[in-house]
Amino acid sequence: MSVRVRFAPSPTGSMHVGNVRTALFDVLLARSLGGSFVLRVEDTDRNRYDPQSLEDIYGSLRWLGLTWDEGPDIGGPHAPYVQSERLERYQVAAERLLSGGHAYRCYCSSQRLAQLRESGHVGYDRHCRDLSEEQRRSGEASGSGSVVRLRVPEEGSVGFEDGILGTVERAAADITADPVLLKSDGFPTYHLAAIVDDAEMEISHVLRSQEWVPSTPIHLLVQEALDLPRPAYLHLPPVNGPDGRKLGKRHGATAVAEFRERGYLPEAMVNHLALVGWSPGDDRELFSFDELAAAFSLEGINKAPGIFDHGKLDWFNGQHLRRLDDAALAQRVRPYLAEAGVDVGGALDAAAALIRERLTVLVDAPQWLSFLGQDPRLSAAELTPKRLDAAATAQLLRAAQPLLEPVWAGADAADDAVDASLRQLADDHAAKFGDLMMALRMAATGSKVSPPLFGTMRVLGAEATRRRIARAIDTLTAAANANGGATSD
RNA sequence: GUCUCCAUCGUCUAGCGGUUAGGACACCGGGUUUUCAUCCCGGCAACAGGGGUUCGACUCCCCUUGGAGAUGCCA
Repeated sequence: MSVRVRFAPSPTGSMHVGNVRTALFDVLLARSLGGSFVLRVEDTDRNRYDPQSLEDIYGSLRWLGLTWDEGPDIGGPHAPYVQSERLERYQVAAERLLSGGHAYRCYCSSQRLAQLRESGHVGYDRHCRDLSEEQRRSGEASGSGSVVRLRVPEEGSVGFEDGILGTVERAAADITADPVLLKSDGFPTYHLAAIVDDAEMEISHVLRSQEWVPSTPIHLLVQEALDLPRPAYLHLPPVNGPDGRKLGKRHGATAVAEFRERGYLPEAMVNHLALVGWSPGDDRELFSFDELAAAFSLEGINKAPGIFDHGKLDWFNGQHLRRLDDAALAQRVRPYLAEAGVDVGGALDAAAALIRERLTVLVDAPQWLSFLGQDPRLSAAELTPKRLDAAATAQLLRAAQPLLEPVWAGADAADDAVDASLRQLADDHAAKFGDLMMALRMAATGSKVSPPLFGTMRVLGAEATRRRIARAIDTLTAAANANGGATSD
C-alpha cells in the first residue's frame, strides 16, 4: 500500500506553529517514505469560515516549502479537496448509517440542548435515540430540521493501536454520547467528513494532534459502520505556548505569518519545528529540509508535549542566516532595507556580507546599516576616544586618511596592508590601535558599534567616508584650538 | 465532575535494566578580535514523589502529585 498522508486544516484562523508542525511531519513522513502529501480544506463550519484564513494557510505552507502533491488548487485523483464541495458524499454516507441503524435523526432544538447543559448534564442525553414512529413523524412535521447522530454502543469498548501512543482503549460508556455527524444545515461534522474523505482519498497515515485521541473511537465506529478501511493513526504531541498551555489567541507571536514578517527564515522555522516532538536520535541539531526528510522516522516522534521556544528559534535563525552566501542573503535582506528606507546603492551583496554575523532576524538589518544615512553630526567629545584628547585625535585622523585609500581600490585585498599601516601609525603616535579605529569608526559611522570598519567604509563609499573624516577633523581641530591644546573633555 | 494522554536540566531533547545521566538553546565565566557580533573553551543545571518487580532501576508495573487535552449542530 502506498503511503499517503494529509494535512487537513480548517480555514477558521491564522496558521500557528502547532498546525504547521503537524503539516511539517506530514511532509517529512511522505518525503521520507516516498509517499504523497495531500492538502484538504475542512471548511464544514459555515459560521467560523474565514476566507482570509485560507490564504494564510496556503501562504504559510508555501513559505515553509511544504508543498502538496494534491490539493484544492492543483487538483488530483480525488478532487475536489475542499469539503464544502463534497457535501453529497457525506450525505450519502449519513443515509447509509441511518439505514444501517448506526445513526439516527435527532430533532432536539438547540434550546433544549442548551437547557440540558445548564442543568448540569454533560453531553447529549440520547433523547432521540429510540423515538417511536409517531415521535419521529411529529419531529419531521415540526419542520425545524434535524441532525444525524451516531448511535454509540452503550456496552463494550473501542480500542486501537496508535503509532505513537501504543494501545489506546476506551470504554463505550466513556465515548461522547451520540455525537452529531450531519448538522441541520446539511454540512457534516469533522467526525463524518474526515472519515469519509480519509477513506476516499486513500489516506494511509493520519498524523494529527493529540487532542484528537478522545474522539478517535468515534471515528473508528463510523469507519466500521461504513465498512471503510482504517488508516494508521499517529497522534502527535501538542506544541504548547510558553505558559505550557494549548496554543491560542493569548500567546502573542504564534502565527507563522508573523515570524515571516519579523524576518525568520523558513529554513530556521522548519529546523526548529522539526525538533519539537521529534528527535533524530543523535546529537545533530542543524538540518536542512532535505536532511530532515532523510533522517525522519516515526520512531523518533515523542509523546510528551513541547514548547515552542523563541530563544532557540533565534539561534537557529542565526545559524541558517550564516549558511547563506552573499547573494542569497542579499535577496533576503533587500525587502527589509527597502521597507526601512535604507539605500545601499549597488553594494547590496557586500552590505549583506558585512552584517551576516550580526543578524538574528532580518528586521534587524536596517539598523546595522543605518550608517548609510545622513552624515553624522558629532561633538568633539563624542569623536575623542577616552585615552586621547581632541588635538591628538585630529592629528591621528589626519595621518590616517591617506592610509585608508587602498580600502577603496577593490575588494578586501588591501585590508591587511591597511590594517598594518594603521597599527604602525598608532604606534608612532604612542596611541592604541583600538583607539585609532574607534576614532575612525565614530567619524565614519557616527556610532561606537558598526560592522568591520574597512568593509563598512567600502559600502559607505570613498567620497562619503572622506567627507565624514574631514568633517570630524574640523570639529576636533576647532575644539582643540578653543581649549588651547588642553584636554578636550 | 468524568474520561484520556503525558512526566529527564528553565526550554528542546538523548537514554530503550548496569552511564561520572549525553547534546543543544538560554544563562554565567574566560579566550580570539577593530567596536558589536561571530567563533572557541569552561561552568551552572534534571531523572516529580511513594511503593513494588529485579542481583540491579531514569528505564518495567501500580498509586499519588503535577501538567495538558476532551467532554459542541468547532475542528
